[in-house]
Amino acid sequence: MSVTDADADNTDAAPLGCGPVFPEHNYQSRSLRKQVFEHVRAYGNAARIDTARALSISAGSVTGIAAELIADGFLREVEDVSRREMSRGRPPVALEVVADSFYVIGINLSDKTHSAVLTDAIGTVIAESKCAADKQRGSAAKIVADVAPLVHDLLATSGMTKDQIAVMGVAISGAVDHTTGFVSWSPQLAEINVDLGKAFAEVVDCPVFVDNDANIITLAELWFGEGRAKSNFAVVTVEHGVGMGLVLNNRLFRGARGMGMELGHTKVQLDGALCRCGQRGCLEAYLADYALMREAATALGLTVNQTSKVSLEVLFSEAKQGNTAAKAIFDRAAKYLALGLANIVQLFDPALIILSGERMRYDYLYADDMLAQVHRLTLNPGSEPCEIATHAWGDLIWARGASALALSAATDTLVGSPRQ
Amino acid sequence: MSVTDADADNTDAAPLGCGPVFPEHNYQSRSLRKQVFEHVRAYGNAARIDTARALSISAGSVTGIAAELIADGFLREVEDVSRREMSRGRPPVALEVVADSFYVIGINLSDKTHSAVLTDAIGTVIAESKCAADKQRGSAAKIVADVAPLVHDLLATSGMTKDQIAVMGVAISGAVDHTTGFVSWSPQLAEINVDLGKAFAEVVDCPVFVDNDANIITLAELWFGEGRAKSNFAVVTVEHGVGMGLVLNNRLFRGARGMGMELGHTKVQLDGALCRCGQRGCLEAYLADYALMREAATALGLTVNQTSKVSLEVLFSEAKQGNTAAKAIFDRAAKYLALGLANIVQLFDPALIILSGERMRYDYLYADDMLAQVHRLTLNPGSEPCEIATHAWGDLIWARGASALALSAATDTLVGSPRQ
DNA sequence: AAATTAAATTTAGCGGTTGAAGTAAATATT
DNA sequence: AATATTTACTTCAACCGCTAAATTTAATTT
Repeated sequence: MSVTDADADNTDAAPLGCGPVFPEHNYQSRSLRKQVFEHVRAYGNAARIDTARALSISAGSVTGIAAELIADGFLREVEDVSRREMSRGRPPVALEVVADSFYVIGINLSDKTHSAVLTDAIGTVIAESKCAADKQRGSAAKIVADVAPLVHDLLATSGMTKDQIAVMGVAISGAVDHTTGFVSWSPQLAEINVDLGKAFAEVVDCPVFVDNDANIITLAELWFGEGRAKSNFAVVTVEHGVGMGLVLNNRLFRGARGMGMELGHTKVQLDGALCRCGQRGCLEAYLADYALMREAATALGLTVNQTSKVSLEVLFSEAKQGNTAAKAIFDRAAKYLALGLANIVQLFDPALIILSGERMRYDYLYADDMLAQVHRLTLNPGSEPCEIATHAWGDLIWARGASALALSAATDTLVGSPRQ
Repeated sequence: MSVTDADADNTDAAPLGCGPVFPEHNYQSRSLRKQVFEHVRAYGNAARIDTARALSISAGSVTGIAAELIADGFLREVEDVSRREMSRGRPPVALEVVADSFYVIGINLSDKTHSAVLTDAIGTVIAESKCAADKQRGSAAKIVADVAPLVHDLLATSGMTKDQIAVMGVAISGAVDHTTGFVSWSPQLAEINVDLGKAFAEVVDCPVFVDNDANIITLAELWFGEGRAKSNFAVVTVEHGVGMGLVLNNRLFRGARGMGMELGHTKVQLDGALCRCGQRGCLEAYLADYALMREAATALGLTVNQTSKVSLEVLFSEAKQGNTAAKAIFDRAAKYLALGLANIVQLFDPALIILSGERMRYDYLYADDMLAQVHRLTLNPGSEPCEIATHAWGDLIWARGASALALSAATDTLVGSPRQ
């Protein structure tokens, strides 16, 4: 009998470093070179012998590969560091990723603010920059023109030149084909079927990768967040819409045909609330900003004209202060959120669901009560019950997620191939 | 909507043979030996050169590997066969799997009938056997005792001995850990946490693999059905419960923690109909046998005491004959089925959903109207809209699925390793 | 019969990896 | 202080899986 997949979920805390932490035994045939690099990166630093044992490869291989990676400037030996408890024998020499071996840029496009970060090879943010975004849909050309100054700003601040940037990652909401960089539809874009990757390629002299916001925030959790130490988990974000990302075997899963998973438009009610997609009963129609706001207008006599942001704040504080109608709005939203999360648990059985994004401070929605409802709606916890964590990031998280997309692409091209 | 009947054939572009059809370029590093074998099996027969081209490997490799596999008795050259249109040059020599190189047994446990099939290495059923099952939960020991005669019957009928059986596969509904053969819960078993694999290992002298019914029927579609030619598709079965299986990259996906996907207990209504799991609003509570029957009692004055099967038939014919109440029952079920399928499309975006099982002849549920509802409930079909097929198998399908589980395990152990 | 075409086989060689032997650098023992 | 012991790292021959190219085989065409 084969005792192979599905079992190993590294439940322990995430090690130093950044990037997904792969379990001991790695089934996919990634080249050893890349595996060694990724192991060192994931653990911050690691001795050759530890790397060999973790990857179940021979010490000789690690020596050779490490020498190659050092020669190529991607790794270096750590000078000293406090070593683990002194034992006999030759002390191990730790390796670490050379932080400035390459740099990447991550960009987030939204309807409020475009933001950009420049990070080094280990994900440290070197520079950041933002600008206000057009409220309405704009052309891709306009957006590229708006964002170009941000890139120049990043370069200026960090004293870097275009050619030091290995890859750029771009996050945008909508339907994105990450393999091609084609955006077939986005709430931010006036056009449909835009080759956004190509459009942005004019700003920098490097490959550009594009993905949608749900995948991007999932990558952020996988690279920098709580998901790093888990082999599989789901990420749910509630903002203008309801997004979802799923990590299986330390890898972002983008659905059968690579276009991501539309949790927001799963139906939770026959003939339910009207969704902006034109249908009824979508989860989004009970949770998203606009779903709360249109009821707020009724309940509090506010006009929907006020900007969504300000009004949501008002609604929230009203609920906090005991306004029954306002509270009822959040209560119903919480109920449906619990239902949506329970459905994820039933279908995927992840070890962890992370509620992530900027909106997580509306703790009315994300309170213990809601979590309890999820577990009440979930069937027999065959294994451990699904852990649910909320993660309120700063507003740079999307851009950082985009930089993670860029980092993984850069790793593939730079480190993956034996020289170049 | 294509309704193929019985275990007939694979209408689509699926080639001869059985087993998943892997796309040209295969990323997973399965040993070439196994890849060659699986290619020949999938296509019924294939010349060395065609195999080499399909797998993007050198002709020399195929020659060597084929020689090995022939020496080991797993492949042989096809004597003549009508070759493709005569062309110049040395004619290709087709290879085929030696059907009697090994045999497997597949067993299905249910609350009505236990069934068993013995198939050869290319999935042809050599012998079959059935017996009545206990209506109530029984002990694992009792079930094994009931099923042991079936196995002996298979061996007697086919004139085979225990040691010719390479692997046995067992299908049972409930929560099964396929890696260990542990059944943590099943509607058929009186005990919980039963090592069913071990229990059945006493009946035969070979490894035993166990999986739940939803996964088993998905394997049946992947090996013998319409799914063979698709890289990813979903299978939904409606019987006592609502089951779901998902194939991603030609491989059965069993959820993040390997315990399968509980579509039947995803919630489609807050505080909805009562489910036998004790919660409200589960999809199953609108679709399963018992869900229809409890309404039938109200609508038609039937008692629930009658066996589920007979009553459902009555209910169905009543609906067919224009009984409004009966029709209303099927109508609502169809609505919720459409909703459930739409949710699958939103989350996984499979190219194909197969509605599979014995119940598919209630075409009231599976009519074009229902399919139209699915598409109405589905958002922007970014790619091709999801095809939905219904597949009414004979009652042996579950046992055949179990044999597919056994076949793939046998392939791994026998063919996967270079000799043994 | 000779030329042509295509499939199958043979074989030299290459690259990634291991295993074992050898070297280096520390602590423990005497 | 000298030696033994332990552990990490390095070196290198050997191996395995695979490929590319040359060769052989078996058919058709001329």
